Amino acid sequence: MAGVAKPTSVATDDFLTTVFRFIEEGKPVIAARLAETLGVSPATAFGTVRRMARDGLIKVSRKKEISLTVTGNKLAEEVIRRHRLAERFLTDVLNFAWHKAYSEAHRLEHGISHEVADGLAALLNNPTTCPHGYPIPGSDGYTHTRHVRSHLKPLNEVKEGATVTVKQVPEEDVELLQYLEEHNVSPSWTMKVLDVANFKGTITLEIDRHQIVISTDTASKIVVKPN
Amino acid sequence: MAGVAKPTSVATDDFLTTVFRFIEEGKPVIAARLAETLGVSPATAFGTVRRMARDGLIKVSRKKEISLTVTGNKLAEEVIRRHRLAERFLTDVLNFAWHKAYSEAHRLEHGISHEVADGLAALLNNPTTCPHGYPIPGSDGYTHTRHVRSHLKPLNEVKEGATVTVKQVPEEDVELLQYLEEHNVSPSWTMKVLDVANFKGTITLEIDRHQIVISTDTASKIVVKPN
DNA sequence: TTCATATATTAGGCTAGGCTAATACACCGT
DNA sequence: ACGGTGTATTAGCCTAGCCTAATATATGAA
Repeated sequence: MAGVAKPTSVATDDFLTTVFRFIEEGKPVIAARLAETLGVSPATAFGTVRRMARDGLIKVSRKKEISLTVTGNKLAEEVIRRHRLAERFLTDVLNFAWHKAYSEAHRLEHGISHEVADGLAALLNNPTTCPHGYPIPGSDGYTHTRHVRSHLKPLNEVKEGATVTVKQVPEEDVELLQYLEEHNVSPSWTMKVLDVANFKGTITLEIDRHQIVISTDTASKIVVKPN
Repeated sequence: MAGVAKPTSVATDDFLTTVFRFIEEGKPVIAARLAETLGVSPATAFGTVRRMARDGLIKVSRKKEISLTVTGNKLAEEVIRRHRLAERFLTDVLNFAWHKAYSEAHRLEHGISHEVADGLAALLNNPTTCPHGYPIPGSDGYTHTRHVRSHLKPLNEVKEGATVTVKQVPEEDVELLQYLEEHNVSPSWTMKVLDVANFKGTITLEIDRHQIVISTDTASKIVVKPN
């Protein structure tokens, strides 16, 4: 009935995962944003979006907002799953640093079959999140609907003096990732918000007996759970 | 001087490795053969060969014989190395059967960076051959020149009654691979040539206390070392 | 309302890789 | 010398992706 799914190209995979991550973060999805994120021209993004809509992977509303179809969502979850398992493998087994794991996993994700992904998951003891704290589709407790951030909030919304546990750190920005990793701002670590200086846009944290200062903007991309 | 190497495409990688393997097996390399092996039309193979020659990866002699340039050979070895390390990983770590490992490794090989390959090699304890016995470029003892088959010979050239050790089995043919694996005809196993019936083109072997019969044609693709 | 800015869309171009169908060769054996 | 058979090569066509440069279209702010 549905016919055999045409294998997705690298470009399509990239668009699918980008849309998926935007949704995951609650960001509006429009073609211009995808173009920026993926580093292609608006015209290219437009063309790819049109093709993907034609192939039933995404839908574009009259307001030009892009969403995944059921098929597209399934495919996106597959690719994200492969990516996050690859990241875990790279960090946990091959001892890669975070910032390298991200880009290497990006290259790897297109060549990992469902079977290999299952093999990796078993090898890694069925992890439920990637090294940065994002949930792995298909793993235990993963739900089709967006991950529920109950009890979770961005670090910039935490009150001074609070102690929180890091849950998710932003991926993609290599330098930031390197910085966060070096200072142990990683999932499951606990830190205390020492000072919130909104007037100058900084937040001071204590983690692992050290103090670090980050911008509130950066803080907004770090998800934590108040203790 | 040389400029930055343009990253190779999947199609180019496939042509490079196919040429490499043909040379490895001493087979003449012409475009028609590549087209067959890669499952593309002669016209497509011609076009790709022309492009690769233009880009300095291969050379085509007046007699239309294709060879790798130094650059092409280096790239081919890189891809083959990634493929064979991936195969080892799949069989040794994820417990994949041979025949699956080959095709999965083929998908994986394009997304593995030099760094990840090094990581895999370390994880696997620097293996020198893939599961089918072929040498891994860049591993210990690997030489740029084709592997020396001193003492090695195809199974069909072995005399009746001889005892030999399996060194290499053919890749690519899924069914054959599955058969060989099931019967332990794999590198480092020892077997005895019980009967050579050239008139009907079969060879009878004893391995692991069992007898199996294969054609001399198949035997010609199995490399062994007389004990 | 009207301008400015953001987005979308069109037009026109290019390369890699695929395909089919028609030729053009070349070499082999009779 | 002649005809095959296998190869190479050309011509012509197609899609995915990518780009730049116009050109719409909104949409919010003044």
